[in-house]
Parts: sequence; C-alpha cells; structure tokens
Amino acid sequence: MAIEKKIDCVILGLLSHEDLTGYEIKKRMDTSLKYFWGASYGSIYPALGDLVERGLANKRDGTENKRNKIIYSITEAGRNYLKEWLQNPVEKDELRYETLLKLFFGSEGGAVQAMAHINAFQEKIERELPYLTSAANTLRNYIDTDDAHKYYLLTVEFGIKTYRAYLEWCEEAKAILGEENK
Amino acid sequence: MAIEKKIDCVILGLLSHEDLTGYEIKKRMDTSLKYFWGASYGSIYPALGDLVERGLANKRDGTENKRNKIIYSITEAGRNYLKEWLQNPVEKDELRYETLLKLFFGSEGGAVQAMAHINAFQEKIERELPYLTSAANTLRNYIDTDDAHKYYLLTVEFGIKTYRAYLEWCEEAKAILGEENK
DNA sequence: CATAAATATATCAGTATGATACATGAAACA
DNA sequence: TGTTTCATGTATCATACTGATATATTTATG
Repeated sequence: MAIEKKIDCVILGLLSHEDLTGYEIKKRMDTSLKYFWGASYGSIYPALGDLVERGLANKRDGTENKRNKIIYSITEAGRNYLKEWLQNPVEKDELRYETLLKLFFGSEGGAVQAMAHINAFQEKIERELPYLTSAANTLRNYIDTDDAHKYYLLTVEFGIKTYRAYLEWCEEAKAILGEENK
Repeated sequence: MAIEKKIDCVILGLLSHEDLTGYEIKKRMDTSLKYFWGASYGSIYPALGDLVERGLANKRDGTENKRNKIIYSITEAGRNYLKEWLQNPVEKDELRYETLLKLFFGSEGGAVQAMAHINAFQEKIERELPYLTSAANTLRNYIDTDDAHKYYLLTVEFGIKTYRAYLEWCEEAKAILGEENK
C-alpha cells in the first residue's frame, strides 16, 4: 500500500474539479496550495504524461490561434484512484523550516543574527496573513455555492490559526533572546 | 550565492557542538530536529565524505572492539562555512502537510472521511505535545548551563505554540464540517 | 509600436528520500 | 547457556522532486 506518488494524487485532485493544462496546474500549486504543498514543472509535466499512459487522465488538444495547449481531464479510473488515496490514512506531515534550523544553531551566530531571522520571518508572516483572512472571508460568503468551498475554508483556517501562533511566538522568541541583558 | 547544500549545513551545525558518527547524526535528526527538519542516511553518508574532501570536516577512527566506527569533527573552514550560511537570509520555509492536501480535496471523499483525517491528526498532535512541553521545562531548568539551550528552547517553543494552534483548529474544523446538519 | 509580462510546454543536473543490505555488540528471556 | 531481539554502525540505490532554464507565442502596458 501507499505506492501512490504524491504528485499524481495532487494533479488528480485538481483535475477532479476542472480540466486544466499543465501550466494551470502549476498556477494552482503556487496560489491555492502553496501554503501546505508545492510542485515544480519538472514533476508536473512528466506526471501528466504518466497519468494519461496509465489511463487515469485524458489529454485533448486545446490549441487556440497559434499557441499550443494541452488540456487534461480526469477519467473514471483516475477518480477511483484519487478516492482510494483520499481514504488511506495520512502518511506524513512535514515541516521544513529553515528559519528554525538556523535558530537551532543560533548560538554559533549570536543573538543579533538570530533576532534578524526572527524579524524577517515575522515580516513575511505579517505580509501573508491578510491574504489568508481575505480568502477566508470570500470563501465564507460563497460557502453554499459549492461543497468544495467548505474544504478549502478548512485549509485556509489552518493557515490563519498557525500564522497567528507564529506571530505570538515571534514576540516570545525575541523576549527569550533579549533576556541576556537582565 | 545560496549554493549551500542544506544537508551540509545541518551536519556542520551538529558537528559544531560535538563530534559525531553518521549514525549519531541521523539520531539527532530523528529526535531534536525532527519537528522542523529531516534527513536520511542516503544523504548523510555521502555528505560526510564530501565535507571531508572539501576540508570542512575531519574524520578519525573511533573503532572500539570489533565494531568499526568513524567519528567526524568540524574544521576551522567548516565553522566559517557554517557561520556564513547562518548569516545569509533564510531562503525557504516549507510546509508539506498531507493532511491539508487530503482535506483540500475533501469534497471528493466526503465529510466522514475528512473528519477521520482531522481526528487522526489531532491524536498525533496530542500524543506529541507532552514531549515538547517536557523538553521546554528541561531546557528552562538548564538554560544557563549552555548558551545553546536558549536557542534550542526557541525551536521547542515554536513547536508548542503551533501544536496548540493545531488543536484549536481541529475543533474549529470539525465544527465547520458538522455545520451541514443545521 | 516596442517591450514587458503572462501563457504554455518541456527537459535536466543536482539533491534528497525510503528502503534495504550487511555486520557487530548488548540486552532480554528462557 | 544459547538464542533471539534490539541498538549501533556504515553504506548504497532506485525513485522522486526541485530549481533553473530553454523556447515560443500572446496579451498588456506605457
């Protein structure tokens, strides 16, 4: 079990809602999914070819004017594959925070440097949080128009709650680092 | 800039505190660092060889009895390399939460299934949180014995704050999913 | 009307994972 | 006392993914 390649599952998940090109899939990754998942062209395009070969997706020509364009859609087999993956237990939730890594080794660089990393982190979170709260508001307004909105809202709320916790931590962390001059 | 391979930096960071074998490095990854970073043998052993070749680490024989053992230590050049990486701005903080991915596509699997994923997530967090709080207490008790303890505490506090936020979110998420029967 | 930005597909070197193989030493148990 | 399990220890490999880049066309912008 658990032989599913993640990239296949994400793509099928996106295709289960709408037909998309590889480029559009990448855009979804960089907007809706970017707070908890990522994927590069180097994994998307080969995976799309693979999915078609295995009968989990179909491709059709969507060329308009001169620009070539390949639109992918999910097949019945693809939908079953996705559903099976969805019902399997989660294998791994993983954080990869370079900020924490640098702080862990912070004694080697000193408090000023550590403080700078915390401030940079704080600014990034403060910059991004408004997008999450506004997304949550929008989703709440249109919660009844599509069943999927409820599930999108769950992930956005996760972001909001954790981002607020991050900001609290930033203040505490700076306080801990400042304690040396007591 | 930013040509540093992460695995090199983590290893040098660990070696900056104490001499270690590859096996011990892996153990540190799976305990102290596991909440925000990970690494496999497949990256550790090749990286160690590389670091020695580049003069950033030294290896010496630590064989006891019949068991062969290679102990690595950081060189002066390695310490400089580490310090440079530490002062460079953070490139990327990344979440890879399969739980959120499955929830995002939750409308395909339904509320019962989504609820199960949330519960599994909640149980995992509740199981792990006590280790973090106890680690924080220990570190607080020995905060003055080693400058590094302060920095370790920062990362543990990060874990505690975010884990508590996760638990709050679990309750809210289940409430949102339950709203259909209003 | 030029030029910058967005759309679109595709590949590749480099990096990391996860699983596994192999071997020894220590501890548990019976 | 023997045996079996667990911890220590080094190492490799197929597979997966990233980040950067190449190429080309269309749409916006000043």
